[in-house]
Amino acid sequence: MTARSPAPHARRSRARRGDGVRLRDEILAATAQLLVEKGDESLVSIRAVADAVGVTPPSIYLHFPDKEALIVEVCEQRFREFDAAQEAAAAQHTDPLESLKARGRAYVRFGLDHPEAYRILFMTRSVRAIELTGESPEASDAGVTALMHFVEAVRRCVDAGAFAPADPMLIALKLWIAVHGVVSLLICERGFPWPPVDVLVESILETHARGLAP
Amino acid sequence: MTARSPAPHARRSRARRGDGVRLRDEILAATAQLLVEKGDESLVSIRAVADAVGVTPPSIYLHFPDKEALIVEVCEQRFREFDAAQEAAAAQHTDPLESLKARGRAYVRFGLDHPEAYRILFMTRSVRAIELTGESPEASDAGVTALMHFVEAVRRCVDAGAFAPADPMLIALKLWIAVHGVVSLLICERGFPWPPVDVLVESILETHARGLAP
DNA sequence: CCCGTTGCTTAACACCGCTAACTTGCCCGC
DNA sequence: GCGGGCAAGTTAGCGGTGTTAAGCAACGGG
Repeated sequence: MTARSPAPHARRSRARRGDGVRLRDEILAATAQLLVEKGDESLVSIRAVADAVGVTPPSIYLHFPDKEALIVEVCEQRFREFDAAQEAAAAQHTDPLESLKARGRAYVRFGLDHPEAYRILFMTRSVRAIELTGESPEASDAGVTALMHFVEAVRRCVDAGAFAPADPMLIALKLWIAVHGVVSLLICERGFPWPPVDVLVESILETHARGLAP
Repeated sequence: MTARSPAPHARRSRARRGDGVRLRDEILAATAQLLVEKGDESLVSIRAVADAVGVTPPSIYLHFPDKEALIVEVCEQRFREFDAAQEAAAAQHTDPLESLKARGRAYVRFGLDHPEAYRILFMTRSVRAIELTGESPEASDAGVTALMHFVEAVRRCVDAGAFAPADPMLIALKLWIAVHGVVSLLICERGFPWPPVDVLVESILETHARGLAP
């Protein structure tokens, strides 16, 4: 059971005149699936994606400039869901502090549910970003949006008196760092004897709530 | 101008009978240098290391089972310095809380000074560790030692009354998560308009000190 | 002086991302 | 109905990677 193309996966029929774009979506879908199967970007090869779609490797490059662009686009899809999940969780509470906590819980839950996407977006300095030294095209739109939502949620806590007066951005960054720390470490140090995630997260949220209170 | 071995870097003279191990050290040194030069594990190839040492690629495998083992060993060297740096910083204060804060500052400083090593040890789920599913040979000795020192430092704070009574391990994990969050995000999101590191770190330490106080 | 062990090298495999150049088959205009 | 243009792929291949099998050469004890 090699899973490596004894049968090249039923070669796909050629697209109609208009919709060469159809292949693009199929590539994205196949990549997304392979990514969660293999669990790591480096284990998902262009050749494997092409084979899964039923097409030859160079066809990928008709729709994506390189491998990284393909991977990033897959992850950014999940990423829009990321912001949406946080917004939904936050909307279930009227109290600003409870709403913010819910947002934090949603962040951690989503990160742990989509570790590959999370790692690629938040735990790798993309090679492309390195080469474009100086300016930073990173900070995906969805990511910036999510952060801004976070900052606004913090501002509401400050305004409501749940937090001592301070720069909402700085507070938001501290909270971001906290939830990212949880996700990041739990993803990487899987062998470590962590306490239950809920216990850890609630404890962290509590400490921050106390530390930031007036 | 390929920069690729116009002169193969002066072929190394063969080692005497006893010290084939000499090559091993030279490999480690060359790898360490290449790692900080290139800034990423994936940009350091076995061939490049071999060339830098003045030897052919297969010679590497006489001393290391595979590339990952080589990289990890390099990083674990830095890692022992990591614990040492924290211990040294902590020893400069008698007050338990100040000592713990110094430890946290040292953690962040070291991580930002050695981002390649930090990323490999704390921000990648090693492929090897994935394959050995279940048990976890990860958690390098130096890492465990450093964490234990951290826990003890926390316990001293609890005993001294600087922190409310609670499980020192849980508190230590929260602090670890916080400092790791800083290092991890700063390394990866280099393009983000972060506030000065000192400001960020001091703010985080202050929030935790308040949040954990009795 | 010889010969086994040590310390490497040469050659090659299988895979990777990616590109240039070619072919195939749909669809529009006549 | 039927050319021809062009979209939508393909075949072939380059230079790179980690890794392995097999061979060779020098050192040092007998």
